[in-house]
Parts: sequence; C-alpha cells; structure tokens
Amino acid sequence: MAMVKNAAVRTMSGPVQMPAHEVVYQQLREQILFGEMAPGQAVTIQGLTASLGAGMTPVREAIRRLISDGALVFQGNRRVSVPKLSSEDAEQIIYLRKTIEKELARRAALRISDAEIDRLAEIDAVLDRAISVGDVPGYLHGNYQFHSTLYAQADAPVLAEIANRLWLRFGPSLRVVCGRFGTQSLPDRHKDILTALRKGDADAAASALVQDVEQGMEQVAAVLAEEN
Amino acid sequence: MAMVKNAAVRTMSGPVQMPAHEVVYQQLREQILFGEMAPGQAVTIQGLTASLGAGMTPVREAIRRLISDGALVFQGNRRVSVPKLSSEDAEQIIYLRKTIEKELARRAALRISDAEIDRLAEIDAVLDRAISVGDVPGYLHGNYQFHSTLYAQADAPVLAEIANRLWLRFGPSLRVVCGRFGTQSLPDRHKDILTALRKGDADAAASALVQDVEQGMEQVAAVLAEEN
DNA sequence: CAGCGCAGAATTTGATCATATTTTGAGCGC
DNA sequence: GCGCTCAAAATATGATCAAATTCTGCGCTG
Repeated sequence: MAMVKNAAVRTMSGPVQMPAHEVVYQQLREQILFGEMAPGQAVTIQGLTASLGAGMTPVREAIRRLISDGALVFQGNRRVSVPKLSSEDAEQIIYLRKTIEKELARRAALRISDAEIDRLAEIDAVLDRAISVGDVPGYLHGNYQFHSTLYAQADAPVLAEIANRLWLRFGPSLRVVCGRFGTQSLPDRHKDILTALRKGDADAAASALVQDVEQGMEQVAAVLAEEN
Repeated sequence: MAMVKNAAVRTMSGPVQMPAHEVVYQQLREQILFGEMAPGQAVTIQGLTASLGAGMTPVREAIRRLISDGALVFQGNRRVSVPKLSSEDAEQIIYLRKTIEKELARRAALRISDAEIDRLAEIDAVLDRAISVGDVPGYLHGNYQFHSTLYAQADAPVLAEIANRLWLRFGPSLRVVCGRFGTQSLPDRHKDILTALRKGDADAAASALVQDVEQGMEQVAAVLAEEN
C-alpha cells in the first residue's frame, strides 16, 4: 500500500549507533538547555518533525522524556510548551541544587585526579573568555560544561542525573538573565572551586560550589520576581 | 504530582479519556512501584502490547518516560529492564530522600489542614492493619500513599515530583525486603509524624520523617549488601 | 563415540514510518 | 453572542525494516 519512497535517509552517513529518538532527544535537550527556546514557547510535534527532519514516533518519544525531565510541560489540552518558572519553582530548585551539588562537590573532591582538575581549569578558561567577550551562548555552554564535568567526577550517578536534569528547568530562564544583565555581572566562584579541589579540601569545594549556585540562582530569581 | 486533569467539561457521554500512553504509563508505574516486577526482569515492548492490550506507540512512550524516571534502564543494546539497585545507588537515594523529604515535611507541617491530617491518619490505620496481617501489597500501597499524600501537602511540586520519582527506584527492592523479613519488622514512625503535624511542629515532623526514611532504607541497604 | 564450538538460519524484538482516527480551536454565518 | 463546520494537530494502529539473540546442525577434537 505504501508507495515505496526510497528511504536513503541516514544510512549512508556512517554507522547509525544512536537511535533517532535518542538523537532528537539530545538535540531538543540542547536547544532548551542553551536558551534556543524561550520560556512559554509552544512546541508542536509536527513542527519538530519538520525542523529536525525526523519521523513522528522518535519526536514523540523525545518529547515524553523531556516532559518527564521537567524540560517541557504538558498543558492539559494536548499542547506542549517550554515551562515558565515561577518564583516558587525557583526557590525549590535552589534548595535542591544547594543540597545536591554540595554533596557532589564533596564526593568529587575526594576522588578527582589532577588531570581532570586541569580539564576543568581549561573549561573555566574558555568560559572566562566567553564572559569577557560577552558571548552568551559560549557562557551558557561553558558554565554547564564546568558543572556537569564536575558532577561526573563524583561517581554518584543518581545524584548527578538529578543535578543535570535541574539545569533543564532553569536553562531557558538563565538565557533571559543573560539578555537582561549581560555576562559581566555573572558570578564565577569556579576559581575557588578549583583551588579547593587541588587541595583536596572537600568541605571548601562544597561551600564554594554552594556559593556559586546561590549567586547564579539569585539572578534568576531576581528576573522571575521582576516578571510578575 | 497530580497535573490538573481535565475536570470534565463534557463528561456527560462517558468517562474522561486519558490518552493510551498515559494509561499505560500509570499501569506500568504501579507494577514497578508495588513490586509486581522483580529487579533485573526484562521488559519488552511487544510483551507489554500483548499483556496490556495497547498499541506499540503508547507503550513505547510510557517506557521512555519510565526510563527518564529511573524506573527502567536502557541496557546499551536495545533492551530494557527493571534495574537492580547497587549499594552505592541506595546510599545516594538515602541522602536524597533524607534531604528532600525533610524539606517536604517541614513545608507540609506549616500548611496542612486538620482534615488532611485526619486523612493521613486514616491511611496509616489501614496501613497498620496490613502490617499486622502480613499483607505485603497492602503495606506497599499504604506506605507509599502515606508519604505521597504528605508530599502533596507541601505545596512544593518540584520537590514532590523528585521524591515521588525516587520511590520508583527502590520500589522493586522494597518488595524483596518484605519477602525477606516480612512486614512485622518494618519501621513505622508515622505516629510520630502525625503527632508533630497536629502540633504544627515543623522541625519535629521533619526529623520524624527522616527517621522513618532512615529505618526503612536501612533494611533495603541490608538486603542489597547481602545480595553481593 | 561424545562433547564442544562455531557459522548461519530462524525467530524474536526494537525502530521507524505512513496512515487512519479523534480532538481541539478557530472561523463564519445566523 | 451562539452554534456549526472545517482545518490543523495530536493520538493511535499496523506494516515494514533492521538488529540482535537464540537455535540448529555440522565439523572438529579428545
């Protein structure tokens, strides 16, 4: 019944190791994480099949995952959109980030190698350059990469997964913060974190990371409060 | 967690229809949560389409959500199964439950009404009966219902969602605990929690809940340690 | 001769797509 | 303004393709 439309799709571009739904998920995830989608923006399945060149089923699965992640919301009728954070949401996220990242920093400090610390330092150097130039996407990528790389060193996958997921919730708002205040005023306790890691001082690393989180989320909370 | 379900504008002609993928998700969720699936058990799409009488796409979407929840794991090749908790996983879950549920209890204590406390007490009474009779499914349902109902009173959806999700990770193991030790030895600090709630004592409620979590998870950790 | 291992077939299962069905929201006439 | 019709978007099904595991039979070795 189907007219055989030759599906010379992506088989030629090498070994397809990742399923399409995984690819779509990663793409959408990055778009949300790095502010390519604004809070409140509507997301349609058919729009994504068109813009990402994927089929319906993979897009559908990716959206379900992202809803479960809290990166998208299902709006009762069958609409899906990027959530707008409320101040209350932000407050809870702050609590979670502080308690979870504190523990991640503590664990990471106890096991991280010098080579990995150097890698973190390099990420931070790139990040600094992005900040000084006012490169917002560069800042967003670098900042997330710094934290995420640190999480990975904690050898605590359950904690790390939740911490990573939280970024999806405030990512779109973080972009708004940058648009409002620029990159200059953004906090950067990363130097303190690196120093603590080099000393192997778990408590110092934990408290530096908590401070970094506090200062960053404070800006988010400020923008959200202003919006109401 | 309860997203506002369509509260029936046009319910005259029949029941509110939940999408099939939502129904499948809820069914699977309960099966995992209440120990109908054993840790390590394989989960196949086609098996579920048969056993639940649903189509492929809804099952697929439900599975993606549950993987995102941590209730199922994607095993590299394309297989999906119920995860086996490691002792390290359990340790992280304990930390998370203690910090998150502490905060939920604190918030709930400040805003819960007497009627809701009565409802909790009633759930706890049913739970006690299940324990004394050795009714394992009854215990599992009641225990989760008690905690989940408490979460809902905290007015903190982000925290509550994560707390609810954590149950999916240790649910299957909790069932194993019951099979091992029976229901008699299970902890029940619920009376302390209720007392604290009636007094409106947030700190007491928080610490009672933390104790309940500690004692329950201790048993899970014991079984996991034994398995290795 | 029995047991072991391996290549390839058969089967099971997952991934994707095209299509049919249903629902929602909006436009239009009354 | 109210109800009806229509288009667009989401839901859901079954078919088809691809991958992985299991099964099987053959040859080889001890």
